[in-house]
Amino acid sequence: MARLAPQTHDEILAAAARRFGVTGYRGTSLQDIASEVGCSKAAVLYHFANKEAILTELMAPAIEALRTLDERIVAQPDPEGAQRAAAEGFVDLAVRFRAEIALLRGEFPNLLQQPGFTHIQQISERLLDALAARSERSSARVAAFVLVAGIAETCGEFADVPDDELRDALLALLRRALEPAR
Amino acid sequence: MARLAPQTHDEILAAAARRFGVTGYRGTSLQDIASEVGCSKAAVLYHFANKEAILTELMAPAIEALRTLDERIVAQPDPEGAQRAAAEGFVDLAVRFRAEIALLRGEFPNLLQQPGFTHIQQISERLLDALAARSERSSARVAAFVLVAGIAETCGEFADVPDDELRDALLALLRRALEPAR
DNA sequence: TCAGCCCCTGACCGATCGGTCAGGCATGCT
DNA sequence: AGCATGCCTGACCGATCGGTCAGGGGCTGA
Repeated sequence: MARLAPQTHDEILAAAARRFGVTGYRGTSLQDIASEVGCSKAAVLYHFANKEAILTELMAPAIEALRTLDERIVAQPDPEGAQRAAAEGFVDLAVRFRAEIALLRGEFPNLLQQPGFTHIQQISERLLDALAARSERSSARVAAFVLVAGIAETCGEFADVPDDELRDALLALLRRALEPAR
Repeated sequence: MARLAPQTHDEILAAAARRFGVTGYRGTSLQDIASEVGCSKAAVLYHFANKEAILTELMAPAIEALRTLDERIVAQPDPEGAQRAAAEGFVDLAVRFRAEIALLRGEFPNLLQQPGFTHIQQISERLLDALAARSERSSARVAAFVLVAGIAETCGEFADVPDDELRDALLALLRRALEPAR
């Protein structure tokens, strides 16, 4: 079953995204992906160094966007500006990349601890700090965490809701839920 | 290394809870649990029919509490009452059983789809419906989902925050974030 | 025509998984 | 003394995992 074109690389990516979205990263085997593509498991590993390389290539655009958001937040001098930038930026990012987020399927905590994702964890901490308006109060920190974790978990779920409707709903929620800085 | 007492059953439960909390259910092997207890893997399977039986026994009290909460919510005639009962009941439940919730470590979606947990999914849907004040508007449904998923993910994280402080923070957040029924 | 490269295959590897099984060693009842 | 029962062990099972490897077909440029 020889494949004609070098587009196999992209087909593997698409197949992996589909499978990860259903059974999660850990719950998807290289054989699953190969079967979905219609090639051998060895072919998958010809195009990608290993299983993790598929995931990192799949998540690369989202991670890059997260990094630029981080820079924008850090550049904000006052807590109010940082909170607003974090809220709007994070919602925009969550909606734009909800397909990518969805395919992690609640494996965030486990994946974040893996080597190569540690800097993501630092970015998330700064994001939480900004959403809490740089407050130390536990109520602000708890609220920020609930909202970030909840939004991340939510975006993949409401696939039937159009982008702008989802974005409006999330922004309105954040406006209501976030405590003002003080 | 013969073990003297039948307390091994409870030691296995405690060890499993510890390991599940760190590496998750799927990420913890029966051998891991056995090593933590200091017995053989076969001993673990002498006390429990299989791996899932350990998890279900660990989660039994939390599931029972969730079921009674569901009954209380369903009994509420009007949306406002259902929303209030759901909010207060869910926060209380999340804080009381945060240790149990923590050891699922974001494996909620995967575990809920497993047979034997399907009725939990129905309960969660009713909980979401109540929190959205039985509204069909996507903004209300999205907000309810964010809050439920976020709170579930949060509770295990803030182990250093005392129970009542966490409960107050979550209740205040829900009061701000939930749209009134209409 | 032929060498060389790209793309891919099937066979195979060691490791680990959840789970089974026969047997052994205490303890306690008859 | 003899026997049953409860608790536990090491050895083993088939399945599956991520990953490796030698080789083979087809295309291309010399």
